[in-house]
Amino acid sequence: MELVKIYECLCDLTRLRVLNVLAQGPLCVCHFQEVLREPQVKISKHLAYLRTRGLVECERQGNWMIYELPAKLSPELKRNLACLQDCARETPAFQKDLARLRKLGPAEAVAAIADGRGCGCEPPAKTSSRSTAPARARRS
Amino acid sequence: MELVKIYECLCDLTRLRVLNVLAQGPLCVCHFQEVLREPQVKISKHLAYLRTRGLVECERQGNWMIYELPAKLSPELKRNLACLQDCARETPAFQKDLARLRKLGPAEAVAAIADGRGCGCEPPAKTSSRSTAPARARRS
DNA sequence: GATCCATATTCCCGCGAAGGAATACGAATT
DNA sequence: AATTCGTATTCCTTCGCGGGAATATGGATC
Repeated sequence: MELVKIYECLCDLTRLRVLNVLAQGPLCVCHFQEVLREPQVKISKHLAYLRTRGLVECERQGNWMIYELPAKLSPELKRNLACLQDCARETPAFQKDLARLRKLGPAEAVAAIADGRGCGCEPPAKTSSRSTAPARARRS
Repeated sequence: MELVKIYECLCDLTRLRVLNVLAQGPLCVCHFQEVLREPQVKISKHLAYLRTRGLVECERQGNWMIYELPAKLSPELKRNLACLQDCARETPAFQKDLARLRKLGPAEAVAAIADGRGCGCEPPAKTSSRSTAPARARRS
């Protein structure tokens, strides 16, 4: 039963937060860590959970893994994700995540994924000399 | 987190079917058994699960327990139940339940809960001499 | 008060999921 | 080749859930 699988994916807070954030556009794991303020293992495992069930897709970008919602969603899934966002709009916790997401960089600086630009992933003070990096993406 | 609790309630097929059926109106356990074709323990336990989480309410009616959706639903819950029904409308399994529900008695014969009338709960051939009985109710 | 019925609860089992620590992996840099 | 960095996976433990069998409960009937 397709529907139950969807709800199984939705019945964990971390995954709800992940999906809520992802609805704004693709994101890499390190950004998830910053936005959700959760340890890497946790994020990574929940993303894997969602991936194996087809709720998210990912693409490698050098060292970074960029996660995003699938381009094509089943009607049920689309409906439920919309419903989730409706609810999240009125829930402070989810809004805080979105606020932190926005702080990662102004919407304009939100670079494309395909072409690597500044990421902001690296810890506070550290002159990173690396060239390629992931980024937040434009709204889907 | 309110939302997660809701999804936890929705991530089991039996409970989804229960809620889908309940959206049509109050129902007693024995009718659930007929409609869902599931054993009594299963039905009863899932109803208890939903009850402790506030997704359903129940009221005793002689020997029968009448379950129904709460009159007042939180916005999140209302939205999600609506979403569930949208999805269920396109899912054969759920429609079959509704078909069996309708077969329990024509919509007109669907008696009020408060005043006991014919139930149809009792097994095939058995002249029940009991007077009070539960019934399906009008749409909420 | 004994019995019958509809329903609830208890006891059992097996399973899968969540979380964390440690470790593995793959790409890029040096 | 070795290191670094971002991320994934493994191993472990704990916990709650789903299912079924058996039993309990509570109201109604006799």
